Amino acid sequence: MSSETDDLRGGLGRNLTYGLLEHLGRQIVTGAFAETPFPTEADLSEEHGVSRSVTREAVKMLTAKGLLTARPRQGTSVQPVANWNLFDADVLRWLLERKFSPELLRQFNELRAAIEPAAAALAAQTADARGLALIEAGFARMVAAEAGDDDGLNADIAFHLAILRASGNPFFAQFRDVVATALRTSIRFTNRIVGRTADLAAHGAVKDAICAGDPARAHAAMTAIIGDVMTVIATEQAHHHA
Amino acid sequence: MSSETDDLRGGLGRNLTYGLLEHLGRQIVTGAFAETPFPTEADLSEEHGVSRSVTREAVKMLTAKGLLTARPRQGTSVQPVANWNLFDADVLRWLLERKFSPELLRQFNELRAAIEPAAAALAAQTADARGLALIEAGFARMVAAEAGDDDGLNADIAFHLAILRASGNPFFAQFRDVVATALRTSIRFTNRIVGRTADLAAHGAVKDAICAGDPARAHAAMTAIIGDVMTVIATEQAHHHA
DNA sequence: CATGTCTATTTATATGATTAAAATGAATTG
DNA sequence: CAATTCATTTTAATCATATAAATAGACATG
Repeated sequence: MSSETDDLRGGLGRNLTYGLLEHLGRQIVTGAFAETPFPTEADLSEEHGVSRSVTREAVKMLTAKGLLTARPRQGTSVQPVANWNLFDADVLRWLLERKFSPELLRQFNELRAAIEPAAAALAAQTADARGLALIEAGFARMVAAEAGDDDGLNADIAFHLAILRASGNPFFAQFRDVVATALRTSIRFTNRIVGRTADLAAHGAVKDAICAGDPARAHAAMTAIIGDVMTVIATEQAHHHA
Repeated sequence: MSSETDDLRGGLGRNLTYGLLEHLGRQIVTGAFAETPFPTEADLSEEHGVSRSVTREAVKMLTAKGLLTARPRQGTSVQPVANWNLFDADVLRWLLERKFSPELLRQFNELRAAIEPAAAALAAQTADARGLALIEAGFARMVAAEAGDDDGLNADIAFHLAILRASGNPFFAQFRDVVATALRTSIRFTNRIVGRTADLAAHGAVKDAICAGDPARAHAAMTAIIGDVMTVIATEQAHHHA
């Protein structure tokens, strides 16, 4: 086993294929092949010290995620960014790890501003007992976190994901990765949990509106939360520029 | 070349791997493996008359799309629906081809109701000359379609996609597949272009608001369009039940 | 000038062998 | 009896090599 393959095993991948997937995925989103053409599968295999099977299977996965395309004789090449599946958890993670970007964080939250209030309104209309229970459990964790008995970030994430799920719409539920990522990144950027006690009250308002079956109030309350986040991001970004 | 492989070539796939991808993708979303376990790669290869390479690469692509997971000794198995990447164009298409579902159409449009007004508002704030030109071109096509000089469905799709792109947010732009699919499906369901002349006026209102740089009006106008679609779907669905 | 043919390159496919991971259940041990 | 260890066995993971298919580009041909 060569040292190159050890690198691949060391990555997030449980095995060589997933290791190579991670490595290539990161390289692609960092623009490593913007100028130079993407290597042939023979070159890739040799460079990373793995068999052609491993290379081909990693390339196929990247193709499935929209990052690559392969044709005989023409070779393999990177697809335009518009074709990348940004809602794929791996792609999202690679984009984020590549470099920290306030721009990307803003775009995340523009999406949240569109999705989460709508999800909250739907939840208020249609959530079942189990859905409501999860929302309340998430909020309870946030209260506990305030007292230092739980991790604030993960409590916050659990709360928002519970609402997405309670919307009863699988398309909304898909945004869990984006939302979780956005929240984690917000923390890294602002280096603190946005808002704190004011934030806790705002979350409580969302919870109450959903439990009361009031879609309009749930929508408004969630809009307020994300509006606060946007404000913090904007001011923080201004500080950076100053 | 056996007859099984001919089937795979005949599908949407340009080659055996993509043919098998299509075949398995459709089988999975139709619940063909809900009771019976997913076959081992040896069985799959034999059953479809292809080599293990082809099988493994197709399985890897399905894994990348969230439909499958594979582990030694345990075998390959179908993932819970919550893990499927619904925003993948292939997965979306398979879900739709499986059987027509008014329920899915409604969920599509709930998502549209959250996304598109927000995208229109962003476009009104930030669209550049090229973005505006594409929106106007899309609207011009709809006008031409009214006179019978263009295809109404594709003109409608072009208009909505232009707005998503003009939002300047790559996450919003990702929804082109969902929106295009929702529009195509709406047509198939209602068997006509929703609204016609009234619809054309509504689209014109969105275009004007964006060109005027008025986010609130753009948001409201787009909300109205999708509200109309939802109404048509609901009444049509009621007819079916009657 | 257009059109067909040949050639080289690259992915696509096939096959067989070996290795590694993980669950099962038997054997062992306290 | 309960827990733990360990060999067995099943399956995917990996490697290596050979052949097929596709196509861009050069070249020839009418």
